[in-house]
Amino acid sequence: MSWTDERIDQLKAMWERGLTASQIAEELGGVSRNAVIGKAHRLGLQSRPSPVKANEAPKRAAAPARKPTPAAPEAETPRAAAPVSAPPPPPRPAAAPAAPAAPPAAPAADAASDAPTPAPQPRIISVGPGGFLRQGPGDQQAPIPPAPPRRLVPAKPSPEIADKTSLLDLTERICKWPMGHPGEPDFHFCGEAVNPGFPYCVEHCGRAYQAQLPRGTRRPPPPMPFGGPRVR
DNA sequence: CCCTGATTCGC
DNA sequence: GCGAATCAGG
Repeated sequence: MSWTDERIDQLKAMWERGLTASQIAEELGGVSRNAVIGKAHRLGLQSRPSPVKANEAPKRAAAPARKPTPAAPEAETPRAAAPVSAPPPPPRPAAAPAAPAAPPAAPAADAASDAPTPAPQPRIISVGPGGFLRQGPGDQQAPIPPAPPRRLVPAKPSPEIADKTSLLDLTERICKWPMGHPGEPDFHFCGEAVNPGFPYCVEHCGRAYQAQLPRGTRRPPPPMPFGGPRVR
């Protein structure tokens, strides 16, 4: 597979959406996780919190990766020997700007009665003639919430049956033994960890792979996948 | 073990 | 430019 404009666009979109390199690679198909990361960097899509990037002092100290250059390891570049003043971490706005406004929680006027925390009372706001939210004079709420410029992308996490392993969940090491009948609402896959080297878990490998029996030996056929032929 | 992204470097 | 191999942190 090559990096066509279209695939690059998809990569960019997913990368910016926060999908992991693995997910993106799986989505695009034909490329590895490394390919995705490599491409992303070449595109200048860097950043994104790396699990291994928390600290950033050592500069050049460790990580000669491959090719230790056995000849002259003394070619160091002692520059930037600054006493390490951890530079401000890259801004990480995280996600979900949900639940921003802290209820003003009327303080003073309380008194007397109990129920000191009527907090979970939703603010009453009116809707103006254009659909905008009208605010009271005292409201300091920003009229324009984060308004995510997010580009709309087809939702991948499809509304699947709870806890069931769907087709989209299958990976190299998840048992692909079908449970139920394809097309039915509760059709899913086993989902157990596979027996290494096989597409099924140990239990289902036992079903999928039968020892060759001596001729003449007949035994009741094991139940087929999908629970056997449909009975209608 | 699994995962993650970063980096290097032969091709 | 590409991506496998490797590193390194969670």
